[in-house]
Amino acid sequence: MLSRSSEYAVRALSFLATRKERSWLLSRSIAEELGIPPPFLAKILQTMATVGILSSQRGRGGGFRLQRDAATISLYEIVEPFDHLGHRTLCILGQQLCGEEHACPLHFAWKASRDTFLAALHATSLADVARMEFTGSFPWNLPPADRSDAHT
Amino acid sequence: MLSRSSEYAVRALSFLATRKERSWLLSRSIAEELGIPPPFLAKILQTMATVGILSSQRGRGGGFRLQRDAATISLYEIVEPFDHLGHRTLCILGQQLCGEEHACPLHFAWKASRDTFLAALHATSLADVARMEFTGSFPWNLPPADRSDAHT
DNA sequence: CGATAAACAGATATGGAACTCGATATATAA
DNA sequence: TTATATATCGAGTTCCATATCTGTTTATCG
Repeated sequence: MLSRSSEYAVRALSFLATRKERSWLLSRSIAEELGIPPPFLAKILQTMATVGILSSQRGRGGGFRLQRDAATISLYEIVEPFDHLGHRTLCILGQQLCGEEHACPLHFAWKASRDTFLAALHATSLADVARMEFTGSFPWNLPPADRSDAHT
Repeated sequence: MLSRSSEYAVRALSFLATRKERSWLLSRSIAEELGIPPPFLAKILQTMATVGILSSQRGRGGGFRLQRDAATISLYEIVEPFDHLGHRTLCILGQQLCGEEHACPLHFAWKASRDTFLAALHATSLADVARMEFTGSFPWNLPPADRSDAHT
């Protein structure tokens, strides 16, 4: 559902968000800290910079830092440049004529599934992810408790 | 979410289900009818045969046909040999310690999304998909009507 | 000014899924 | 029994996301 790039982006930005100081962090050091291939992360952070989520500073003493407060950055915003979840409306069965009118048997279930996930991406901020490292659970995110056995 | 193989499998089996007669259908003719790469579909049908969904017959006049009634075959059963949706419980953010105890911020939303989709795969039979080609919508599958604007 | 440290940019390799090909086995038909 | 039509099997090829490499710019420091 999410590409490797998105996964790395969320983890790296989360790491940046835990560093309260407004200092520049090196791409390489973040990569080594989190076990992400350094050159690959460099590209990802670059993308985040062009999109306006990160600021970057070249030269000695430079690096990356968040451009805005972590609470104002949604996961959807981070993920969108890599996977384009918002624009994909293709039928999961590959049917040509699949839409609200002529729907395939999985259309609405698939749409509901996607919407659930996309809504969560919108509702979750980078600050939420960063906070996770300390608490581990969230009031708005407790298990529904009746879905656990839906398909096992 | 679903691999190309699964998509082709569902379409091909659906096609087989619409042919009421218990005659053998050629892999190649199905592929050409549905616009699927013929050798690739051959492999897929083969897998469906070893799993017990299709019967196969070699030699002149041979081909493939459904081994059971289409109403008794769930989409989950078709898809499982290709993508192994039932066994994947990995964290979508790649966190090591992500489970019911120490959950990442997306854990339960992701689980709910997956469960919605998996439940639909279980609940939908091949006969439902085949019937789609004529009707186009299903009573149990109507749009929730309030989810449509969840994230747009 | 030169040396160094960093982001930046583009080309190149890798791995796995998607797809193809050629040879073989097995059935029917004449 | 021979020819032909079909599934079956294993190896090869292509393609794309992932990952790496090489060099270029831009800033700071001595």
